[in-house]
Amino acid sequence: MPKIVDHDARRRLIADALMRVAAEQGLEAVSLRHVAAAAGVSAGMVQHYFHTKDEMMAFALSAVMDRSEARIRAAVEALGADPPPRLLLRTLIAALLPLEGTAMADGRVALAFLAYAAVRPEAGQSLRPGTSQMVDFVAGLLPEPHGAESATALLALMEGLGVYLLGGQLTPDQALATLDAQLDLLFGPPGATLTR
Amino acid sequence: MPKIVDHDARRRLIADALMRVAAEQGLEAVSLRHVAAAAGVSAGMVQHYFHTKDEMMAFALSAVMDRSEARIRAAVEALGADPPPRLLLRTLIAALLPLEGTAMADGRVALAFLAYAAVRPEAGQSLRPGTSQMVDFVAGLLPEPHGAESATALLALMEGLGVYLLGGQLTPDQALATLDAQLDLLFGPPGATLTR
DNA sequence: GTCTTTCCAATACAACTGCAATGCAAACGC
DNA sequence: GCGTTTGCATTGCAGTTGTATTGGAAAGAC
Repeated sequence: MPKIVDHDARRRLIADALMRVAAEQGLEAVSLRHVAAAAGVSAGMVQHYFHTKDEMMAFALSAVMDRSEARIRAAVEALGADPPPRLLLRTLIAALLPLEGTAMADGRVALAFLAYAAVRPEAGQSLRPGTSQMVDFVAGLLPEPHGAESATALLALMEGLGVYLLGGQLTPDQALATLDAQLDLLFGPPGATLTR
Repeated sequence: MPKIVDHDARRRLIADALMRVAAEQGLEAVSLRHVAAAAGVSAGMVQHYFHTKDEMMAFALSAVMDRSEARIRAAVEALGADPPPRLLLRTLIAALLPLEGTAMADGRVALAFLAYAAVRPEAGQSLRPGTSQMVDFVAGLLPEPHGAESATALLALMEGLGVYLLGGQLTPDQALATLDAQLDLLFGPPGATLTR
């Protein structure tokens, strides 16, 4: 067994390049050679690590999900232990919104994959467990009278804000104001609690 | 001036075919020849009516917007004059959600174009006025205490529900329940008014 | 040393892409 | 009639696509 290389590191390197290409020019521009060029490697090497393009796409999709999971974890951990629910929710959602540079790039890639998965059911299947898990988590943070529908609504709101941010229909400020308004709706009027 | 044909009808015919291809296989599968085949015409004819692919895409994008506008109009007109605001909002949003067959197909196309426009600013520009106009309209329908943020939130919620519906994360029933929960939040608890 | 397995670069190939060019038929103005 | 303009089908072309194949260099196993 010669020439040991970190197999998974190579694949992540390639997936990163793919995401860069997709963020800048869309998934349609993702080809073996483009990705290879963006990664600074030969096309043959890409082929060595991904026997087929579908395989590469599937790996990149899972890499996208890993990234957003990491984004969540980082935001939550920065809050310390036992943060107030409303602040936790706001931080968590804000961390997932495409508000600035790198978050926007990730958001563009995620949006591209959403459209990609919408016409490829087998690819979309891997996305489902993540959101249902999120719904449960969010539902646990909402104050009493609210059920699972409010949690779903909050996440759908997040998704929609993301779309509008990427489309340029909303500025980051507007998106955050909208998010805060929704949180007001869920947690009660602004001055009514100390969680603001 | 010989052989008069309805120029615009041809272009709509082609755009319809494009949307069918995009709904089934995504925008990446949209090529001159595929679209021509789906429309049952020759590739040369497509070229005759659209000098370039970008031109064809731009026309199809505007056709998508026309469709959703027509969808809104049909839903609103079916309600008759002076419907209660809450019912009007619910009807309007439900009409735009990809809940069943043809609405889902249109939704997939719309999602594809959203991702398309996210990496092509000049294409996305045409989408902006529509939503800002919608925000104003929705804001006018909401009861007193609510401002533009709530209108934006409602539309973002709609967008997010659409994404989740297309991704299979939500069933139509769940999406509608979520929408109703949000309307409860905005219009007051279920039994408090007669608008339910 | 040699062997053998892994890594990767290069090339080849058929299929497809958008687009330009060509040619012809239909139909209206005259 | 005739000419001219429009509608469209066909073909050609250069470039790109995904994938298969080939070949060789590097490095552990022996």
